[in-house]
Amino acid sequence: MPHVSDTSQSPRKGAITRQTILDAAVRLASVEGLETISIGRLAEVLQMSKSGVFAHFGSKQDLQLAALDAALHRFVSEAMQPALHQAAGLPRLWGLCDQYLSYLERRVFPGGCFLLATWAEFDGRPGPLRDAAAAAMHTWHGAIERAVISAQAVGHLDTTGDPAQLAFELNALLQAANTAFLLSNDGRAFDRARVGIRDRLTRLATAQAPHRAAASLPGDT
Amino acid sequence: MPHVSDTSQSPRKGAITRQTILDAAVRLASVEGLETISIGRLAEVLQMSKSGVFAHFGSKQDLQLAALDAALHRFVSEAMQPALHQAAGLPRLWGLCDQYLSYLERRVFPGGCFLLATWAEFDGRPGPLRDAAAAAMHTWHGAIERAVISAQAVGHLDTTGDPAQLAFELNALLQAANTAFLLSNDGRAFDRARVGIRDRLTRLATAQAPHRAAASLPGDT
DNA sequence: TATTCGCACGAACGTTCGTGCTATTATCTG
DNA sequence: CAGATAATAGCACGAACGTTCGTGCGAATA
Repeated sequence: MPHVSDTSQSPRKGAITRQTILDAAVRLASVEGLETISIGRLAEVLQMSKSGVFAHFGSKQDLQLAALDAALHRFVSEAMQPALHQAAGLPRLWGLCDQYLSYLERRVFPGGCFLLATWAEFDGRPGPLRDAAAAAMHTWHGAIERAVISAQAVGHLDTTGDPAQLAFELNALLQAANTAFLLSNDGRAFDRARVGIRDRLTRLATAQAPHRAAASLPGDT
Repeated sequence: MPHVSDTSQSPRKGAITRQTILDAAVRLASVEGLETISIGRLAEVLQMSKSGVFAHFGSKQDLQLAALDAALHRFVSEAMQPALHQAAGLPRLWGLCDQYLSYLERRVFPGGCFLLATWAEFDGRPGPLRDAAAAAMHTWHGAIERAVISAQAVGHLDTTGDPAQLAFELNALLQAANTAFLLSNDGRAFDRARVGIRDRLTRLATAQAPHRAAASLPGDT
């Protein structure tokens, strides 16, 4: 056995294969759903044997959980992380929304937002997958709400409004963009979401808020 | 064969059983999804034989389509029909939104909005089911947008706004109420949706619009 | 060089799936 | 009440499912 404590060493071949499997699983699940993917078809796509795929996970559920976790990491880095580095207040809040819409536009997952799809799939079936999907949703909702509260704290947003209400409405527009785009394949859904979000934010913006012509909020067109 | 043209005669027993099967299928599918339900488990629930259930439909897909159709009818009568009988303009538009939220609150389907769930399930899989789900979604979106346009036509709403934009935002709030309620089992999601909708409508309401204290729009609390 | 380990394979398990057939009931009609 | 027809049950099938097992092979270790 090699040294037990080499956590950051060059990964052994098995770890690479495992990641390859998870990538394919995420791609498949994004379109067909996390439950619909079967180990057999996964093996077919990967040109591997069923048992070869299976051996990397103790069960199908473990594979599903690992795939969801991989998708969540991708979601965080593609739809959240860049925005969280922005300055607290309106820039960060708008950044979060815009980054999410960009994540949809870039088709990071071919089947739309992975989190929304997975939640819709498992919301009615108690179990570890439902719990993981719910936790992921709460992570996202929490990020938006924290950004709203933070924007109030730095004086960019009127503090009389309920943060949860604004967060709810912003998230509603983002979620609707996902659905509408998948439904009609029409990019105007993103425009409508941005119009709605900008309207909500400018209406609650204070005098201390960065001017809308600045980079924090998009211009008019 | 009985008279070919007795559409409203007392239905033969088969038709009743068929409806019973569809009811159970809709109930199951609402929670677990339209694809996940199997004829075997359906037969188990109904205390029938697999073939007895199967015989009423030419294939599983036909059963799924029939179940979706049955659910759509229920959706129309529970979430649309009452509101469509209201006076054109703001009453009908608000009625549509409120009726939809009530349909969620009453848990007409135990798994939330059947249309949203089915669309999320099949949006990535081309076929008759995807088409039927998309058509149902368009029916609903069309109803909202027509109500908006009609409210503009009768002078209740400002005509400078884009009807599609308002319809998008209203639908976004409704859809978010469904997701948020399923996610946290918290009835405040409905309040937030109503607050957001009322805000949107009152902001665009003209002087000719019925007074907000009237029954057309809810009061303040 | 000998031995152990990591990794993937192929075969087979039992179960469930959807879907045909053929009987056997149940229901309606004349 | 009898005969016809509709409705359900029984049974079997091929395929796919998740899972287990024994095995081979290349690389790392001793």
